[in-house]
Amino acid sequence: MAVSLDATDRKILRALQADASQSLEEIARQVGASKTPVWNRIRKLREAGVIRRQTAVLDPEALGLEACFFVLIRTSEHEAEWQKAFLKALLDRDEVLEAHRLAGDIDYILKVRVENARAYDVFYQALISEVRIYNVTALLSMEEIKSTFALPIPD
Amino acid sequence: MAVSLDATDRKILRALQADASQSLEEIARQVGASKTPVWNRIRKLREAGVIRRQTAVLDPEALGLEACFFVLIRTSEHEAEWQKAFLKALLDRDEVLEAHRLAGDIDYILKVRVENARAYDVFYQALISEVRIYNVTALLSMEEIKSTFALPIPD
DNA sequence: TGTGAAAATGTCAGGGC
DNA sequence: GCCCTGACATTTTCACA
Repeated sequence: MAVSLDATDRKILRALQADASQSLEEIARQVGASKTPVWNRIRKLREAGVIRRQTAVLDPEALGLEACFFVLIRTSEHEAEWQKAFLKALLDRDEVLEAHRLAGDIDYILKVRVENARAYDVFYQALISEVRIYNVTALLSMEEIKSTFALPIPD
Repeated sequence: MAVSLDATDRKILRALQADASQSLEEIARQVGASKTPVWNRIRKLREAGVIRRQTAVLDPEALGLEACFFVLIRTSEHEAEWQKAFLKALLDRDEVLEAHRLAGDIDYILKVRVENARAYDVFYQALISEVRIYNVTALLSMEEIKSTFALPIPD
């Protein structure tokens, strides 16, 4: 996992994060090299798993997904069996965009995208009927100030 | 914003979300059409803003960004002036991957990716010195169970 | 919508720093 | 070792039926 990246690699990654549809030639120009080395580096970065995949970023509103919730979950269960079921429930549901296991008071946080509040309730009811959960707090997003996958790449 | 999408559009969007590096030909095969109509639809979806951009998804760990925090923020300030400064502070910082204004008790939630706990503290100190904040709770992610930008596209 | 042809781009071999 | 030049294969792009 500890991949060593030089300045050129980082420039390439930055360019790809900003716009992955750019041609190899444009990227090469930006990083100040020619196509071949850039191409070889990209291939290596992909193989090393630094570049996971390439995706189109869609507008949620245009798809009718108007509601975004952050869900804070507390549970009393900490057995392997329960965890496995909970994990599966999360991975199976496409409306769960993010799920993290946390340190401290709150055990899990989810980010859920759905059509509206009703759709969230359907999701919520389905989830708590599938796995036992002690306490749930849903935070409703009123405004998406910022939303990016572009990671900060140090120099 | 209310774009009407037919079944073919949705298939195209699903394919692009899954892997945007696919050739037009492959996508056409998947949706059961030939290249030209698929190409025209993609262009329209881009123009309509349904497809926002295309990006490479990187592995945060490979970049040395090992710590992920969710930050819950309460503030006593609700004036336009304060909000503007706060917004700017968030947009300016690359380590803030997500920021939402919330309904209810907690005013804002952030998702922050940094190298380690020390780097988070640097970020935190800088933020609270820049804008007045009433109360902050940081939730540390121990495990990223799921993390995707792929939106659920209904049939 | 589909065919097909021109332009652009991705891919890779060979040689040089 | 890594890089560049250049030639070939593939793909994108678009006019036209």
